[in-house]
Amino acid sequence: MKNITIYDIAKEAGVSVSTVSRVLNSTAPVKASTKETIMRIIEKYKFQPNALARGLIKKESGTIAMIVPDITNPFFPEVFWGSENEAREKGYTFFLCNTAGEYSRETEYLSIFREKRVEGIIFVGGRINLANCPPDLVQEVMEVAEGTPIVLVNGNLAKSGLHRIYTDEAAGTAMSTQHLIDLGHKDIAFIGGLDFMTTTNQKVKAVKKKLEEHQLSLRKEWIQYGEFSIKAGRELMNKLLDGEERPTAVICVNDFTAIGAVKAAMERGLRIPDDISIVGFDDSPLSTAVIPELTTVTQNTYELGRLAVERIYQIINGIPAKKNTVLQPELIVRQSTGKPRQKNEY
Amino acid sequence: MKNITIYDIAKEAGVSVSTVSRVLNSTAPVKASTKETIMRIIEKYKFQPNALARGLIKKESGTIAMIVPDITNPFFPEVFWGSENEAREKGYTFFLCNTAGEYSRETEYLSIFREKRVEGIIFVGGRINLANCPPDLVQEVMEVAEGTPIVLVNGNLAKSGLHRIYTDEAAGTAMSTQHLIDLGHKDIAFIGGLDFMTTTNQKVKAVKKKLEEHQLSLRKEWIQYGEFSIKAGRELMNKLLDGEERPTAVICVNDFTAIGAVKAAMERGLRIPDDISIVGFDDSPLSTAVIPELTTVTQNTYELGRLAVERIYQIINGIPAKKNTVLQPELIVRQSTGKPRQKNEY
DNA sequence: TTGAAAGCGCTAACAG
DNA sequence: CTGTTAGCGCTTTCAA
Repeated sequence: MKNITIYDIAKEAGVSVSTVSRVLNSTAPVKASTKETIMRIIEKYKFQPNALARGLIKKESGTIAMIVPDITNPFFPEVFWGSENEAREKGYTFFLCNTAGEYSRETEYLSIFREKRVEGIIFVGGRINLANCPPDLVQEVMEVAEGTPIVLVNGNLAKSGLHRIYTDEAAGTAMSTQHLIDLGHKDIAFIGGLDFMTTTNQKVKAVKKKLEEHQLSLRKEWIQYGEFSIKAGRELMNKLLDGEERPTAVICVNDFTAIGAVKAAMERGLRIPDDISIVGFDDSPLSTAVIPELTTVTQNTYELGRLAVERIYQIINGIPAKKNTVLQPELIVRQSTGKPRQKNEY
Repeated sequence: MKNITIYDIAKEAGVSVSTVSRVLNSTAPVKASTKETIMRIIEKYKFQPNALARGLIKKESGTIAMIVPDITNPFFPEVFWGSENEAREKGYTFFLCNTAGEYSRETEYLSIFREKRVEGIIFVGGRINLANCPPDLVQEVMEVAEGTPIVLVNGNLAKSGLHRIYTDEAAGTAMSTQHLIDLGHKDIAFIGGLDFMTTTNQKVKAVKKKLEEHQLSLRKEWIQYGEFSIKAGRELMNKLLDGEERPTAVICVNDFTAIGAVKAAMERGLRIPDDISIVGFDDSPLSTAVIPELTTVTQNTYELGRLAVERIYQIINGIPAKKNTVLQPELIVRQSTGKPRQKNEY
């Protein structure tokens, strides 16, 4: 049973293929009665025009692709959801590719996307978070960008001039730092995140800056770099707590590490926030799942994804768009932060 | 700057397009020297053959699609990851579609998939979890299945005869029930999940059965149906705790509701597991994020996704495959379950 | 080993 | 309003 084509429909309706095409795309007026017969036949065979053929001639694939480093990290599904929902409305279908943090897979996918003629690529995480991305990895992306709109979400590639949608992570971290200072904390630490990633860098820098504004400083031994996982958060927190002097508050690179930190603290019998305050970043579902609920910084994740598709749409359709869109995060104060213990107060 | 085609390559190499096609696909021997010139030119222009054109003639799109109801629920990204990773190895790219629980979107996507000539569809959640799926919704899927391999993950459509990969959820629930009984619990409740979904049904039935095996029963007022969210878990648990008599253990439809239950219990000053035991289902990352860590049932989620793609691959390539694959879950005992208080013991 | 030529299924002038 | 006719960019006989 061969696939039914526009030709079969045309023959059975006693018209030419172009007429069928016209009713399919309502690209030109067709006599009502003719239209109806055609529609009926289409219905009858449940005919679906071949998108490959259409794409070939129209030079459109109707697809957008997203590259994420780790779909099991709740931040990424949320971005995807924002993107996919927006794309669906605009008639696009979404390729999702998980690179598991391997840059070679990003390269591989970039190539596949060109073959498949995707109409836009949304890059979230991966090489675009590297403080020093190797030039050839940058080059590669820029070359693809010549033929396909690319939007970077929460990342950047030096001198690439690519479109970006991102959260002002420094501002977010400054807020949480300020919050701790307002509570009376002076001994503040930072944990989590790899030091060669901008996400980490920006946050550490923001903490330092804010502390300095208040004549405080971030001690070297109170910066602990590592992964972004719960496990890492726990380990790093343990290191911190094993130190000679303990901070009264800890800012974590994300909610995962914050939760790890909470666990480490509680395992030692510390109470949160009475003995130590902990703040996360991302406002992932996890942050309200734990007890105590996490004080954290929310970035409008869904919107990040939605805007990325909107931007791609603008580029495709030649609608003028600014290159950079920055979203302001917000501090969400919950239960994991409080005043430091007396001994630490003035 | 028009897109470069196989013709351009052929012309510059002074050969015919068929020769270029041959080196592209190594579909027939080509003189080494010719091959090399062609390769060089391909490199030079970074030529990528148009997958749309190729797909059109070969009747292959190189894509597989997945439909999920809620990508922000960590269960689904995990399944996706298993599928995508396997698909990548086999040369497929993945469409991911989130339906937000709307069956109309499933319909819409099914149609798009046919247009785009996807080579396989993995259906996870949605209508396939309905205890009584409306016949037209079933019909629709079966029609698509005539032309495209479809695999249902953790769900079913009555009399559809479609391929399925699923976890034995009843067995998993039986395990957690047994675990509680072994600990000495006799007053066991079940919360969460919509009563018209098989996921919920199967679990409730399994609890009942297991209890009856031990001359115990599941009281009607100790079954609380609702959503699958943390919020729902909390509300349902509150209802339970407001009742005249309280159970000593609660089995939850998934980890989300279990976490909600934990929170509700703790808010009332109950200690877990001393005052009440709680068990989840899924072994999502959440289950180790909370304190106390959740006793739960792990379903090999990644494998579920991986097998689905493997199955599709078998169908596409005419490799004989059995229709149903059932994965056995495992009980993971952690900190949220323990012996009931004295007064409840013999 | 290679080339010529016929499509894959559809759209889009162009001409009625 | 409708039909004819080129292709879109590639693969694949069939001959050479």
